Amino acid sequence: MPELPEVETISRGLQHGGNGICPIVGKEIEDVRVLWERTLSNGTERSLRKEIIGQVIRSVSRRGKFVVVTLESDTLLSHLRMSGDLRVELSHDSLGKSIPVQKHASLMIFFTDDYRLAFNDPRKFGRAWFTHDSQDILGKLGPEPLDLSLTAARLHQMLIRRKRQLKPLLMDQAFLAGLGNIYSDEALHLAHLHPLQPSDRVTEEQTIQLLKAIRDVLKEGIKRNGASIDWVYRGGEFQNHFRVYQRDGQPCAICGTHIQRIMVGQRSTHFCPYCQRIN
DNA sequence: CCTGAAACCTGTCTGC
DNA sequence: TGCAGACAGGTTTCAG
Repeated sequence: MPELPEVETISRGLQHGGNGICPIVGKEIEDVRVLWERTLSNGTERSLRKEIIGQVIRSVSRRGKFVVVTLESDTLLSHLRMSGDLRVELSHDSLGKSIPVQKHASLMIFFTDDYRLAFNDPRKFGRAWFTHDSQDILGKLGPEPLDLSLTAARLHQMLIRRKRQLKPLLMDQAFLAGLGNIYSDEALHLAHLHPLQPSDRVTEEQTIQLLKAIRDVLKEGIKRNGASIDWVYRGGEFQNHFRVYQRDGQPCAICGTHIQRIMVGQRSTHFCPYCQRIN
């Protein structure tokens, strides 16, 4: 899925506009359709319609990889998983003819001003929840990596009280919210840490470097509007600045050693065997 | 507690 | 050209 920077880009677009997205704040919900039933994790299309039709969008934000849409008395959460996307589009063309939804649309929210929010998702892994208390779901997440209340000292404590392979631990959303396969590989390379390094043997000094690396790659990703890879293009261009991700066989920019690709926790993992070594 | 495998899905690309 | 297999930005669940 989109990881933190991609979700941040989408949520900023829905909140303020930009990156080709029309903001939805202030729009009133006129109707809702669920086109792929499993997309709605709780409730049914019927209960969803009964609850949210008539409500106005108050704000859009992000927590971890969740897009948080705050309504007047409910919250709509969406998780794009591997291939989900959110688009704002018109329901009718200039001649008043209705515009068909995309082939892989799984959830549609129609507004009173003829715009609609489309949740498109070819692989159908994406999910949406609608709830009175978003903490039911968001409360299970670990800290936000860009939140300055997360200090290196705290992260170090979190790391050493576990004994896990570093990369899968960083991707564990209950441990830290927002990192996925791309940004964890990139951050570990920047921090000169091996993806299989046992977490309880990461030193304080290495943790300082790791936290800085995580923040640097996330901020760079956000600055470039995220990454657009495969056939899911969202307008980002961070894919042109990967240091290790999908660069196996190519030279490391720091030392020239060939980038290696291994499987870790069923995910392909890219690293420099010279720069990134286990303690 | 930790690790790995399978499941949920469709689309794209590679190699025979 | 066709077809099998691998692989893809994620998460959950289960077995060992």
